[in-house]
Amino acid sequence: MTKKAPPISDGHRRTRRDHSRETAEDYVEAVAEITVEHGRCRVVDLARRFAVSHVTVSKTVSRLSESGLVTSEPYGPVELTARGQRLARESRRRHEVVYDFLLAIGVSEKAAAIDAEGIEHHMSPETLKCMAELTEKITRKTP
Amino acid sequence: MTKKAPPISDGHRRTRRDHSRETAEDYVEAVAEITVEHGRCRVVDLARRFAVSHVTVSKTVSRLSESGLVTSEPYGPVELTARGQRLARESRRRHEVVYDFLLAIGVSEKAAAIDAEGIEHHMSPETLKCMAELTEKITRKTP
DNA sequence: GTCAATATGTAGCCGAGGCTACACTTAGTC
DNA sequence: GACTAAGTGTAGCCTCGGCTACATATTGAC
Repeated sequence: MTKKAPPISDGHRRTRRDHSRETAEDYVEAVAEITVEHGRCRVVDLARRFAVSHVTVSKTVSRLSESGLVTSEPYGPVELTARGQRLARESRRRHEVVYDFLLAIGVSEKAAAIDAEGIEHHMSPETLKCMAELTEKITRKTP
Repeated sequence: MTKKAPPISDGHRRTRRDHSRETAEDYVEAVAEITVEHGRCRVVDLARRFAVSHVTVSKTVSRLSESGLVTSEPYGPVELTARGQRLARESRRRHEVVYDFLLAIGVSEKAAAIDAEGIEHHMSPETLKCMAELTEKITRKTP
C-alpha cells in the first residue's frame, strides 16, 4: 500500500523531449523488422505499420535522416545507419524484456503486446533489470 | 484516381499519439494534489510542478477547460469538474498501483517514481490487475 | 493609498507529428 | 513503347506543447 503521497513528481525534469526519442525508437525498430521481413523497408511499409499517411512517414524519415539514424534517397528504401541499427537492437531487446515480463506475470498475449509497446520507452535500466530477473525467476519455477 | 485500397487511418485507430489524454491525466492528477496540499491550485503551481512556463500551463488549462475537465476564471484558481475529479481519482489509483508494484519487484523509490509516471498512461486494465495481484502476493509473503 | 513583487494574460514564434490534394517516379503489363 | 497502379515527393494547413517578451491584475508591505 501507499502510505503517504508518493513522490509523484518530486523533482522537475518534465522532459517531454523524450517524445521524439520514442518516435525514433519506434521507427528504427520498425525499419529493422520490415527489412528482415521484406528485404527492404519502404515509406509505405512504415505508413501501414504505424497507420499514418505516407506524408507523415516521409517527414519523420527526413528528421531521422538528419539525426543520422537512417539513410534514404529519393524513391529509394529506408535503411538504418550503424547508429540506427544499434538503437534498433537496444529497443528490440527492451521491448522483449517487457513483453516477456508481462506474459510471465499473467497478462494475455494480446494485452502484453499492446502494453509493451506503450511502456517500453519509459523503463529505466534498473526497472528493466528487475523485470528480467523476475521473469527468469517465474519461468524457472513454472516452466 | 479514386484510391480505394489505402484506408490508412481506419482500423488501427489512433492508438498512436493519444498523447493529449496523457497530458489531461497528468494535469487533473496534479490539480487534485495541489488543491489538497495548498487549498487551491494556481497556474504557477502547475508550471512549477511540470517545470514549464506559465504560458504553456495557461494554454493547456484552456484546452482542458474546453474538454470539461477543469474550470477557471481569469486570475482565478484552477478547479476540477466532476469529470475531472473522476479522471484524477482513476489516474491516481493507476499511478499508485504501478508505483507500489515497482517497489514490490525491487525497484528503488527514485526509479519507481520516475518510471511510474512514464508508464502509468499505457497500462491496460488487465495488466494493471496482474500488477496489483502480484504486488499483493509479494508484500504478503515478505511484509 | 502606493508601490513592488508576484501571478496571469496575450501576442507571436517554433518544431513535431498529423492530414489532404496534387504532382511526379517507378515498376509492371500489354 | 505506352499505360496504369503503386509509391513517393511537395505544398499547405492543422493541433499540441513548448518558448520569450510584454501587458495587465492581484496581493502584501509600508
